[in-house]
Amino acid sequence: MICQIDINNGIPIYEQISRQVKFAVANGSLLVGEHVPSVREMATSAAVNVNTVARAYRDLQAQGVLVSIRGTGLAVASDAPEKCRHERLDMIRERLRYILREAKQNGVTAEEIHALVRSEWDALKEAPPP
Amino acid sequence: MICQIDINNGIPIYEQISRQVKFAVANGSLLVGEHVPSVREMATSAAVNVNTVARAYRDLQAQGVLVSIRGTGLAVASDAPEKCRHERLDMIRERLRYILREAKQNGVTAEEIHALVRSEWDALKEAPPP
DNA sequence: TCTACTGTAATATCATGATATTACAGCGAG
DNA sequence: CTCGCTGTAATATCATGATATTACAGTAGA
Repeated sequence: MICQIDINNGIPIYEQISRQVKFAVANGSLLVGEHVPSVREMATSAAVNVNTVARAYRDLQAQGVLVSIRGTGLAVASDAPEKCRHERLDMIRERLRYILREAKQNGVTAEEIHALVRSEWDALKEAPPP
Repeated sequence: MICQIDINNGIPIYEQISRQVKFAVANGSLLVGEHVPSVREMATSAAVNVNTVARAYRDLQAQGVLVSIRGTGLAVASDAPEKCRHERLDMIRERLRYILREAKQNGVTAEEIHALVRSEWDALKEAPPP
């Protein structure tokens, strides 16, 4: 479980971590009961401060994705995969909405958008199989 | 020329203003030589501070979109429409790339993305004709 | 029991974006 | 010339995100 952090995209780091943990739970990279990396380990591997990771984990606990096992760490909650799978498309949809609104308000046509999505999608490297 | 500001989307306000001015130039809402609203007028209509608008206008001058006419205001530069039209799709493309990358890295299929784009696009209210 | 790890918390510090306020020089219309 | 507008700048203040550092309670394993 390694987080890819982009410090230039305006999204708070703790939110990027939170999202990526949710995605990992959704697609099975993190299984129920499995321990998430410790705050210190995650902070080191992501080149980020411990407090920032702790903030992300605190949010994930509040949302019921992680449960605390005192003295041991944080584990994936039993109902987390369902939650995260359900939330997955919604998280993407929300981001998408902003861009599409801006585009449409400024005269971009449906054809242009679909062409744009297709070309950008195809330009992305294939996701490595789990 | 009225700017719609969203203080919750993480994008700096001065950048939102800058983008919307560029879009207005690109689609002909602002013509060459036409004066952009004064910093105070724009600040009032957008419920934003004068300095924030000034920051946006300063950036737009640096990029050659606006030219200063001392004591009168700022006007659209003669070569701005070409610049802005050329930049228009690029600005959208850049935002799009982030989302598509996140989606693809997490197992979202091309079909799901295209369906998502189509449904979200169709759900948006049609842009009013210029 | 001792050690090494866990999460958690408090503290101070910094950068950025945004705000409110004040001030000033240039220009146009009266 | 004067008044009212323009952009521009400096100042102080605030919130947020992030950092570095230190500290503490709880647990597992030797």
